[in-house]
Amino acid sequence: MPTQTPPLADDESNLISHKKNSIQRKNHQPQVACERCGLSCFLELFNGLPEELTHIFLSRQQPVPKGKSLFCEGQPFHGVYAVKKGGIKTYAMDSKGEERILGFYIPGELLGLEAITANYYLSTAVVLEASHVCWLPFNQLDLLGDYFNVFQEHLVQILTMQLTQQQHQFVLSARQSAEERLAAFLINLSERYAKHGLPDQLFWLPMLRSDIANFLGISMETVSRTFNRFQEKKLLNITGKQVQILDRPGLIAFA
Amino acid sequence: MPTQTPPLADDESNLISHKKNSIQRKNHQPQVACERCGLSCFLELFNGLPEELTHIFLSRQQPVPKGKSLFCEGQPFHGVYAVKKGGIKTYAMDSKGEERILGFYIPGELLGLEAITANYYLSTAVVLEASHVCWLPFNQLDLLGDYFNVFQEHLVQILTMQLTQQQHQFVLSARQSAEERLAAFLINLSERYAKHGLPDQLFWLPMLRSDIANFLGISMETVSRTFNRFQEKKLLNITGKQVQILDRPGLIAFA
DNA sequence: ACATTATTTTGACAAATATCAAATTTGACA
DNA sequence: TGTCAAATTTGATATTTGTCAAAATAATGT
Repeated sequence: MPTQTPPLADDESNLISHKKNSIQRKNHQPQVACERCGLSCFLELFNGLPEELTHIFLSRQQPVPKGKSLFCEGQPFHGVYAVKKGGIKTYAMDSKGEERILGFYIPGELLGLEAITANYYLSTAVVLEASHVCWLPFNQLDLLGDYFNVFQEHLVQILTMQLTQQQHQFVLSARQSAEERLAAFLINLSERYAKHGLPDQLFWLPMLRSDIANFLGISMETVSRTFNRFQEKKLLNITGKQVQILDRPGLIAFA
Repeated sequence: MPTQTPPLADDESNLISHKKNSIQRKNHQPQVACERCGLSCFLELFNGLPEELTHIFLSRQQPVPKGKSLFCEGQPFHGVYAVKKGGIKTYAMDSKGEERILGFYIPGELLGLEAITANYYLSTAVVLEASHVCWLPFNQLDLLGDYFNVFQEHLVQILTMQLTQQQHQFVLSARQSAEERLAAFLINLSERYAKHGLPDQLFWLPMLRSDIANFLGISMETVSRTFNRFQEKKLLNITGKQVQILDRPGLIAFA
């Protein structure tokens, strides 16, 4: 039976620090964890599968402190994660040994799927702020039995959707000007919040300015200045990590 | 039984111009089309499947003239393509109605996979120079019968690999300087040629300078100037679309 | 082979952005 | 709460890159 607590890779060393499997709670709440928190996440993967199977795989959400890594580049694949609360970034090392941010994951999103075939992780996932995640062990999928094929079909769906989203993402960030990139970045984030039923006009940036800069390929200072310019133009309000979009169409026009 | 000739979407209108199914050749050559041309392409998808099934799906490669589109954004999904010879670009329209290049496909590569779930194409695929392609009809996959699951498993593999490659791509092209982007672009192309057993030190750029510029988010003039600078530094030779990499480590150091 | 067109290169200049340094704000922790 | 470190903003300047225009080259069709 799969562990109910997600394994975490320490950001310091490369050790896998399995938390001890605390309590085997037999008294499940009537809802699966995913319904409980109101975010779909893994639900699409288990759609149409009997509930007892779902229960085996869906771990209750686990708190993860800021700075922890869920997995590290090169580490053997141990499963896929869903973000319930907070934010995660993934990065890989470039040829110069510099951290290169690949993506940000907000509540409702899945990460680690690329590792399914390679069987090891191709990026490192770091928790940006105190977060909650769910973990789906992929080494026990044989427990699904005849339902494996249904599961696989869902998997294909999710993978193609991610492919599409990444392409979209790519269009957004290979643009010329810093203004365009940042506007596109914010609109993209906002739409992703909306997708999971979270507020999309007033939301939170879980990452640092330098993370945004790294991700978009511009300097941190330009991020700061451009945010300011957007504020002066009454397109949005930014106080720290809190973003409020005031003129969505105006912002989209920039992107 | 699936058509053996790939459908082409005209770049002018949005009509699907099905070429008439020429001759039903019963006398198959002993090899499947894919083995014949020496490029894996679809083979991985049909690995482990009985050969007669493979034959139903694998069309002989078809010549496609420059400028033709294989599919258009929004058009219903009719299958996946493999490039045998030449080059393809895919693009989508951005919010300003401008063409935004999403990717280039060289011999041995598959395109159109993102459309599987959406059931319509999310980009337009245009042939950059006289090319040969194979077409895999996806609407007849029920002919696979019990083998469908094996097929699906391969599909998951290919999708995760593409996800990974795209992420990699992303790291390469969201970089700051034009030099870095172009060096990374060339190294990436070179590696992809190598992957399919094609020469990787002396290769061909099937796309225009303006396509490269669009893709990388820099200006055409900068592409030209940067290529020149690379030549002056003896990193490579470029004459027209012919690229010869002279100092691979040096180029990688830039990327 | 020629004329015509499309593509690429080159040059000059303006605009955008990176870089460096310092000041300010925010966040974390005792 | 106060203190320290981290993160962000701001300013000044140098560099890079985009833009426009023109020249050179390559490609295309007759």
